Order: sequence, then structure tokens, then C-alpha cells
Amino acid sequence: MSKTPPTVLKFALLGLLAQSPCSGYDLRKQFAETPLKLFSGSPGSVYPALHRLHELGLLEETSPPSATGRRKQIFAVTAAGRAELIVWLQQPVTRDDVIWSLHELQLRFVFVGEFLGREPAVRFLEAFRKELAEYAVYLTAFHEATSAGESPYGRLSIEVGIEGYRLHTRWAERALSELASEDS
Amino acid sequence: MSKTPPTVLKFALLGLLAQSPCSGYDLRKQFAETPLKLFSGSPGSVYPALHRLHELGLLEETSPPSATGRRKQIFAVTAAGRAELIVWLQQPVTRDDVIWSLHELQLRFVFVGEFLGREPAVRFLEAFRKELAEYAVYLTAFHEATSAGESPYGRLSIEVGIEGYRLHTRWAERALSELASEDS
DNA sequence: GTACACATGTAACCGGTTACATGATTGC
DNA sequence: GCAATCATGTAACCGGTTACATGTGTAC
Repeated sequence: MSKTPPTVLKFALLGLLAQSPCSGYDLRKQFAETPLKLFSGSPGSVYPALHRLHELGLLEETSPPSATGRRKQIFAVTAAGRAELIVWLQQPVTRDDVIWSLHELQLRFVFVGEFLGREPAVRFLEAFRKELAEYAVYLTAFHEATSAGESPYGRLSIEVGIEGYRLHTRWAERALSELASEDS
Repeated sequence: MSKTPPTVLKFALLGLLAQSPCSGYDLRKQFAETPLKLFSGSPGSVYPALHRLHELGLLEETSPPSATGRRKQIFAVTAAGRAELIVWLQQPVTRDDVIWSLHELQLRFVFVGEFLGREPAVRFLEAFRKELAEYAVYLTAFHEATSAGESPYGRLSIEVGIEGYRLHTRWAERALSELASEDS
């Protein structure tokens, strides 16, 4: 269903591990306990994904110095992994992203801020805001063009959709002004 | 990605065909031209899904009376298909739905209204509203508990999430009062 | 000694995605 | 005759889901 050829989970893992190296188990906990759960973290997705990234050379396994025999594989991103993450963060914000991958854009925003800093985050937000506003306008036009013979249910449903994009637009504007008025 | 074992597309097709029988091509157009596109409608998903539903006896193919040799398979829901749709429409609204399948809930709301009528739509909205409000509260508590050491980016991101659920909650309330003040 | 949390992994199943293939009909 | 649109279909690929399997450490 989701529409994300190079899977989001990959970048969620890369980003989390770039913040601080940890094990698959730790990652699964972060997914389970935070809104990150949207990007899922079932064992059947996390462990295979970690191994794929490892084989691609985007992660390295730092052998745990632990004395106890308890196995625990700590992963950290390599230079190549960080490079791939950066490339993802620099992708343009498209209307398709806004339609199909709002959550992913939100995740990208956070990582853009944390890994690239304030200026890039501002630029990202500006592009994000623009696409959100444009899509809200498009949906509004669609709504007005078709609302004629519609049932109240369909109408209400599309209205909440439009309001959602408008809310996001206002949020982006507020975020921009907050970031602007910030020291650092 | 998404978290929907009995797939949404199935019910989107069932619901659309219950409104009026049509062909796979027509369905694809409806997906392409409306916000239904979220539930996708690539040929590789629609046609196989249609055939699956046909084999399950949920759809019947009404042979086109067309004189021209142009092939066009018109599908219509059977009694069994309509029954299955109704069962889906009567599923309780859960927090998991709110987290992972907001769009699907929105689709269900429309179909509940169109196929079951105003009273069931009101009951659906009440349940929907309750789950939305509760999850917004939960997220707010989470936010307050963790906002201490967070970067502005993570904070902003979770804030827009919370606002989204609040917006949906208010929408449900408004929809309830609109439906209440309606003749029919 | 037993229950629970830690920790990792695997396999069957399912269905969506892209990309391609096929052919009929319509308009010019 | 040719292009565009109508209309349906298929196959390779991918990865997420559930459910199960396995074994270790810790607390009681």
C-alpha cells in the first residue's frame, strides 16, 4: 500500500543509528514506545533490514566489549551510510510525497534539522509549506467542482482532508517563524 | 507498510461497486481522479483484486449487452459481497485504526453513511471522535513527559501530530452536529 | 526452578509496485 | 494509416506481517 520504493524503514533505522548506535532490540523499543511506531518495527522487518544495510556497507557492527556472554549486536552507521542518509534528506519535497508520505516528510524534517542544521531545515520547511498549500488549493478546487450532487458524508470527508492540509500549512509557517527567532 | 491484513482496496472496490456497477477501468479512473487515489489503483492491484473478489463470490460479472465487440467486464456486488461490506462497516473503531488507518476510517465513515444511513453514521462518528480525542490526550501526555531534552525539530513534529488529531476530533464534533440538524 | 524480560532470528503468506504486453475502437 | 484512448491482463520484485523458534540473563 504505501508508496515508497526505497523503503522508509531503511532511513528511519539509518537516522536513529546516526543519532546513536544501538542494537536491533533497542531500535524496536524506540519504535514501540514513540510515534515512530508508524514506521513499524516488527522483528520480521527490523532484523532483515538491519542485515541488508549491513551487507550494503551502510552499517557496521561494533562488537560489544561486554564481559558477559549475552549477545547483543550494536550497529552504527558508516560514512557510506551517513552519505546515503544525507542524500535522502536532500531529496526535493514533491506533491506525491505530500499525498502519500506525509509521515515520512515529517520524519525527514526532524532528521534534516538534526543532521544538517537550522538553515537546511528552514529550506525544507519552505518547500514543504509550498507543496502543502498548493495541494490544499487543488483539493479545494476539486471539492467546489464536485460538491454539487454529493452526499453529506463524502463532503464532510473531503473537508477534513482539506483542513488537514491547511493545518499542516499553518504549522509549517509557525515552525518557520519559531526557527527564525531562535538563537544558535 | 501499512497495517491492514484484510486489505483496504478490497473494501474500497466493494463499496464503489455497491454504489454502481462498473468495470475495472472505470474503477481505476475513479481512483485516479479523486482522493480515493490514496487507496491506489494500479492495474496490478485492481484487476487481481477484482478477480479474487469474483472467485470468492462477492462480485458477479454482468455480461455487457453491448453490440460492439469491445470487451468490458462490468462487475456488481452480490448479496454475499454486500454482506461482507456491511460486516466491515460495523467493525468497532479502535485506537490502532486511528494510528495506522485514519484514511481507511474516513472511507468507512462515508460508506457507513451511504449504505447504513444517518443513525449508524452518527454512532460511527461518536466512536471515532472518542478514539481521536483519547489518542490526542495520550500523545499530549507523551509529549509533556519527553519534551524536556528534545530538539526543536522533534518537538515541532510531535506537535503537528497532536494538532492533527485535535483537528479531526473537532471535525467529528462538527460533523455530528451537522448530521443532527439535518432533515431526512 | 520458573517466570519474565532480553535479544535475535526465520519462514510462509500476502499483496502492492512497476513495467510490459496485448488488442480493440475512435478520430483524424 | 496512425495515434490516442479504451480496456484488461501478467510477471518479477520487494518487503512487511504474523507467528513461531531459540537461547540467555535476572529476580523471586
